[in-house]
Amino acid sequence: MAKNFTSRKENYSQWYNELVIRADMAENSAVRGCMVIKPYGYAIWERMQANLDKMFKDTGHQNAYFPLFIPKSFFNREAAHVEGFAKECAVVTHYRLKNSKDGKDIIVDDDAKLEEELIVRPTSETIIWNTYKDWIQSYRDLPLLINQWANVVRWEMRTRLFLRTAEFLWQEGHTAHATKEEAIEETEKILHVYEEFAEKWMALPVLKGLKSPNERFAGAVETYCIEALMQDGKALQAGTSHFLGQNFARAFDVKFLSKENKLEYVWATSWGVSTRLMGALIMAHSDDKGLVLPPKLAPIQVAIVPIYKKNEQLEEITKKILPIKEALEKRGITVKYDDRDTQKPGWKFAEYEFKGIPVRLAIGPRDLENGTIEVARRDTLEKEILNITDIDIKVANLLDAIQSNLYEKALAFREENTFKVDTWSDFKKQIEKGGFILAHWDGTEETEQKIKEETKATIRTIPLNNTKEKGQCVFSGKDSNQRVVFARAY
RNA sequence: CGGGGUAUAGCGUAGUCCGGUCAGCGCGCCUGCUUUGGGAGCAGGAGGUCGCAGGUUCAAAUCCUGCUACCCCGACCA
Repeated sequence: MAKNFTSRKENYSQWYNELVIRADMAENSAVRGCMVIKPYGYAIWERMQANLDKMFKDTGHQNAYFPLFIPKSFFNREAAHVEGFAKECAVVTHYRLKNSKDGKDIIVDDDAKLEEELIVRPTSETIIWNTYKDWIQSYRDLPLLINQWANVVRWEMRTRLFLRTAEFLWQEGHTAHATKEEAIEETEKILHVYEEFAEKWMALPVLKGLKSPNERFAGAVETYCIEALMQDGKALQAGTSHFLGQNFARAFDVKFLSKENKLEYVWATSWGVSTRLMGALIMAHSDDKGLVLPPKLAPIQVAIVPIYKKNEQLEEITKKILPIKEALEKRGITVKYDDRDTQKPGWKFAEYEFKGIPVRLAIGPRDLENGTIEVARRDTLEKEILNITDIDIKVANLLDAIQSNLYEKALAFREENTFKVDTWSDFKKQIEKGGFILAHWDGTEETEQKIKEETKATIRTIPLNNTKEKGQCVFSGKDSNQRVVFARAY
């Protein structure tokens, strides 16, 4: 058992906070609400980035980079959009510092006031659409499929490492299309990319669906999302894809000449996932012994620990291990051979366990004699002694097995914690216990708002391809033709 | 941003009510020897302007004021 580590049952949010720090993923910085992502945490993020980036490129997108700063005037072009972000924007007002009169301090130089304030981007729609205006003239310029990897700032009052920080890293895709249908198709295509990434790489099952008007992105016509269930029964929005209609095209006057020689506004989408995925990854699989990582995203997939008394023994073990390490690496597996003499084997075991390394191999004098090796898997904590022959194949298979086991486990958890509820009293009871609640909703914002006020639960998503069934709204009793997904959320 | 709590060595903490050998303990760190199949043992050692800034007092970790950060609850938010 990990020493002095809060269990999930004791205090879930403390468990999460301690885990992030102790697994060496991130820490709070000197700047309020902003985190330092440490090398181990960043390595996981880099793996996410690399895979997502490939998926974006495979679907025809290109990367570009737009400025961190956005002129204030851009913001009030799209009314809903301003309203959505105005309250959490950092604003740059000056461009120079100077020494104070007594020379003891550095102060803002009042003479260096910006004519127009700059907003640190909370998202980039405005600067990007202002730019697209010049890039798009003809239907031949469409579709325009751009993604950028960037940091954004949203001045949050209450922050938590990875889940909600004032500055975070993300990717934001911004595309322009000639037709509404094509833009919607793009929005859904990206949603599918997100779903595939979550399920295949993060081993995280997600619900795909639409947001209710209350939860929709400011400026979007329709917001699609993938929604995951965490181990404490709370929902977490893992990614969003927005159909923006012609809202930004109108606001920034982005028109193109169609084949029919008609001047038309373009149709837009935007979509993003952020370092919040790190929080989802952590909370989906980890346990009371620390982090559990799916092999496909683990920076180190296999750790090898030698057990020895004398230096000659270590040399012997190393001779045995290096070919194994090479064979594993040939299969694309990342391996760390930990031959440090400064830590003892038991210490290393505990360390790799806490950091969620999927597979640990240990080899000592007994194994040398018997031609065996100890194989331990992080997800189930099982250990077995295997014959060393073809160990690379066995480990590769084990990594695959761990990857799918984590997914299956998370899926089973979600299924066990998804409930159909038909009465208001059952709804209130169930929401206290957590999980996804499938209930009828009359489709009005008022009802959603009231449910939120009384239970803190929101509509997480209206699933795509939802089963249609007649019923009565769980709150108002009015007619409804489908169930939607309610939960308390991060 | 409102309410509550916390801040003492790298980490975790005792001491704060009742000012005066109170700056102590555990882990970690350094040196040496013995150890090494689940967080090693012994011996020696280094490390702290008690969050920051003021104030009260002969004397402040301890009392007062302000500030900052973190945690919990709420509001806001994706």
